[in-house]
Amino acid sequence: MISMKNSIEKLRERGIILTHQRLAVLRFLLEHPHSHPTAAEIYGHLRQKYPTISQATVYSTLELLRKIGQVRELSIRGNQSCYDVAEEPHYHLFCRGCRRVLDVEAPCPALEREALQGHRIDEVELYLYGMCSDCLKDEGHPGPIDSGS
Amino acid sequence: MISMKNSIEKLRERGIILTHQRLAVLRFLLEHPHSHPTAAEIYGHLRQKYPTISQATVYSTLELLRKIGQVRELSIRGNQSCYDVAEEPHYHLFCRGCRRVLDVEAPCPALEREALQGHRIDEVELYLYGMCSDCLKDEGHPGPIDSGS
DNA sequence: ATCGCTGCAAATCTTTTGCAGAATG
DNA sequence: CATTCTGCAAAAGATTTGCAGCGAT
Repeated sequence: MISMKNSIEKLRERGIILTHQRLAVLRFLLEHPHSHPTAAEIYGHLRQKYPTISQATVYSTLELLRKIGQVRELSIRGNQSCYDVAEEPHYHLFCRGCRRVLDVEAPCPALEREALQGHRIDEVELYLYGMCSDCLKDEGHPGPIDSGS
Repeated sequence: MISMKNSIEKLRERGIILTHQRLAVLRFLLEHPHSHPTAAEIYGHLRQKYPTISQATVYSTLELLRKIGQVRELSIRGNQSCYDVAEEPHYHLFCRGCRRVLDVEAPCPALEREALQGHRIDEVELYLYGMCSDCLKDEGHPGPIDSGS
């Protein structure tokens, strides 16, 4: 379990200056561990408390946190990245009904291997697409959204 | 193994008009099965034979082929989609050395499950990041490119 | 006080859109 | 011949950049 304290520690170790903006982004992600916000959503929320923060700062902070491994960037939505604090390994499901990104538990320990067919594997991203249990209950009803394929 | 004939058949079944442009995109993907080209690369190549083709047409054709399951869209490069004919299931490795996308064999049959923790799984995308066997040989040499994380 | 960070707005890059004309079945 | 598709250019949307001023250590 990653805490604010832990994260700050890690930033310090790397000699990264602790600014209000960086701490705010980090705190937001830690306080909303399952929301998988996009950069725009993070910016939108933080702007309420920090009216002068810019989206460029949000983007660069997310990139910084990603580089030091505190944050994971998910391309599961295709056109827009969303973010996750990098807790224990877990994978993600994009529900085509409610368009949320949900956490699911690692279904395949074999993915933890470090080599595969002579290649070195540093990182694994697994994206699942389907319908979450909540939306399955409502199937046939008003309107799960079409999403191609 | 998908052939041009097969693919054309599938387009016909769906009542899709066979245009030169669509056939050209399809043929290009079938003739370069491991190149994982981006839309821009496909456009660039096709423009040589079909100087009037537009990128909008390439994009819409790829989207069309994706919808009917003839083509797979990969978000493994993050900022740019690349494409693959949808042969038997296999997964992809992005090599941070040579920046190519390579095919790897499915490392985990468990991913083929259709349900997981109450959610319905329709599609699985697995992206691996690391260093391909070719680049591993050259490690320590001139310059594998940094790519964060 | 120094050096790196932030904010702003504009740039960039990929992908999408609207519409007139062309090609398909 | 009716529809659907294509090409063009411009729009849209996400992310990045350049630079002047601010702020952390």
